[in-house]
Amino acid sequence: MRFMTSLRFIDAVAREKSIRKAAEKLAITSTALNRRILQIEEEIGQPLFERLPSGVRLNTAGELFVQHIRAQQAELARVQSQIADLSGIRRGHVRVACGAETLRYFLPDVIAGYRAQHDAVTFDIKRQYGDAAEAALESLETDLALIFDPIRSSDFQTMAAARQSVYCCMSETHELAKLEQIRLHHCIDVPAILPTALSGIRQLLNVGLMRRNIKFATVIETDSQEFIHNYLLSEQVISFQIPIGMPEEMVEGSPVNGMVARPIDITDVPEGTLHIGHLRGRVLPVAAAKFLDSIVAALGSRFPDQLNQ
Amino acid sequence: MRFMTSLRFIDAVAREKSIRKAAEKLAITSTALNRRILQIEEEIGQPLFERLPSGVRLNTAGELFVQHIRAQQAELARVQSQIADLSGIRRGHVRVACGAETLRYFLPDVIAGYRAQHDAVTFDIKRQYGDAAEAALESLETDLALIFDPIRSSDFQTMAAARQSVYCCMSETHELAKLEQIRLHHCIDVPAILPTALSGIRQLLNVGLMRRNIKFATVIETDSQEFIHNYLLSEQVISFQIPIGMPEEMVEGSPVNGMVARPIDITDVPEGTLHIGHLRGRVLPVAAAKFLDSIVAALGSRFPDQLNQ
DNA sequence: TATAGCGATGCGTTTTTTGCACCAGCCGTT
DNA sequence: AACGGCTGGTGCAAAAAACGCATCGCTATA
Repeated sequence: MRFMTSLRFIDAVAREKSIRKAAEKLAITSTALNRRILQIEEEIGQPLFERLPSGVRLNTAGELFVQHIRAQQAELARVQSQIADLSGIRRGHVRVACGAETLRYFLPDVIAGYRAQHDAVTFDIKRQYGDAAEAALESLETDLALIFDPIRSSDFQTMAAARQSVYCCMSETHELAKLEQIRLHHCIDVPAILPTALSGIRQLLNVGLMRRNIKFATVIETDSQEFIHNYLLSEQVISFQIPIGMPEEMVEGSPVNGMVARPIDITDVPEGTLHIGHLRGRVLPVAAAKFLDSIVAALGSRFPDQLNQ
Repeated sequence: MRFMTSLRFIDAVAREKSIRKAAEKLAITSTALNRRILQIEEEIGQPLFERLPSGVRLNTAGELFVQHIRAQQAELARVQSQIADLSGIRRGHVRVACGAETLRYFLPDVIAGYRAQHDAVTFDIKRQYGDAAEAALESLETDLALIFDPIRSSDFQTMAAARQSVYCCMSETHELAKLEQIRLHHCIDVPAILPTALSGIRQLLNVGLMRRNIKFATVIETDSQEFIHNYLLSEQVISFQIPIGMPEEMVEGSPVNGMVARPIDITDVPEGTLHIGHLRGRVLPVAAAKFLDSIVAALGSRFPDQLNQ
């Protein structure tokens, strides 16, 4: 989109906080970029950036203008998607921010199902914790977010939600696997591998641990679910997961690849809520809106009882 | 605004429905304009215009895109206004659509008062009947509208309203001037000069005439209030006006420049409502928003009892 | 059939944008 | 204090884009 270049450039400089760095990313020389910015500042009638010895920074006017640029870009994407839509081919690009829980089984399934019908739609999946996901929605960097977490911003519009209780995962040979339901006091001093403190699961666990004044024997703390998953097979440790992050058979108690899941008593660890939604007041591009419908439907069919709204 | 030229050009072509005519208005050659359009169509991936032997016409995609362009232009204006605002100087441009009634005394007063405080704000005042004014709001050609008329579109957001009853205006030497209040039957066969059928006043009159099955002796029908005003002094005819279109002393019954106004019984001719507002959901530029406040305040001080909302 | 109006296109010219080399200022290190 | 490394800004020539002119093919109208 030719007529957007200058605006994209300004956005890039705002993000990089440096003309030279932005120029490198944009594959042009810094002088060309510099002049484009000077030119637009002249047209606006005011500088948009403060010049610091270490780079540039948006001033108030620039803040307003960049906000406008981003809104404008999102709007253009929406219109383009709408135009592409009416030619029959559902074309488009959907940007999703989600936690690690939905990344393993749920999202791949939904996306594969969606792309089977609309193969001209491309995706950008970004793993982000709740706060970051909300920020990404607000800066229009992402269209949809799946957040298992308390929602902090009132600008988040939930389109579907599912309550999820925490399960304890381990090798099927683990001692605790014999129990039907796990209580937190069973886990005292049991070696555990935990997600980072930013994760929604961890926050729910903390509530239980605080309440019962219990501590795990935390062996490893990591933000990689992949790592947790693999490590469970190598050592007799426990970890934690929510239903959407597991195959259905596993949730029902059957072992999958040598691992089993057992529910934790919800009097010990409270349920959390998985929120699916977008920025309040934003009109999504056609592709994103349709994909959102898919997610909501998939969530509804997998968790028919627990679906709010 | 350099980066808007291509978009402005497309808007112009859409309005003119002809590349050559638009090119003339834009002071470039038709070939240059044509190529810009071809280029953007290529970037979009689809044609935006249908080529007819007599010119061009927007297709569905073009309709969507032009709508986006106009929204985008309005947004840019708003952001620019906001940026100018924070530098202290309240700069900006306000576009108002209004009927003839408010054009005579009310708007000049309000605008003069506003410009006395903010002389960097410029105005564009367009006289338009209700339908046209609403259309102008929707195509973002205008920011505010003052409509004395039934509001047709649900996209019109009324910010203030005042009920206005119809008065009969005439030379102070006219026979009917002796009456304190006019009934429609007094006017039978009295030579009258009327606004066109599009005017709100005329529509209210028609209601009364239909109801009582009365006809005026319509001497002249014109859309020029200026003409009506001048003609009243030259011949013994009656005409009609609402309070906001008259000086206050005249509304109270005193003669002004040899003319008087007498209220018409509202059982004969119903009251109408003057609506002041903007396009629903639109965020106005700073200047327009502040000016709207001024209008609302002025209306409130002039018609304290009749103000809704 | 002739004509006038429309959008599209080839080509030479003008305007704009870009890249290179270089400057001035600031900062932390030597 | 001097240096090197970083920043944004500028003069100038080359590259690229936009433009205007002349002209084509087409259609509706007279």
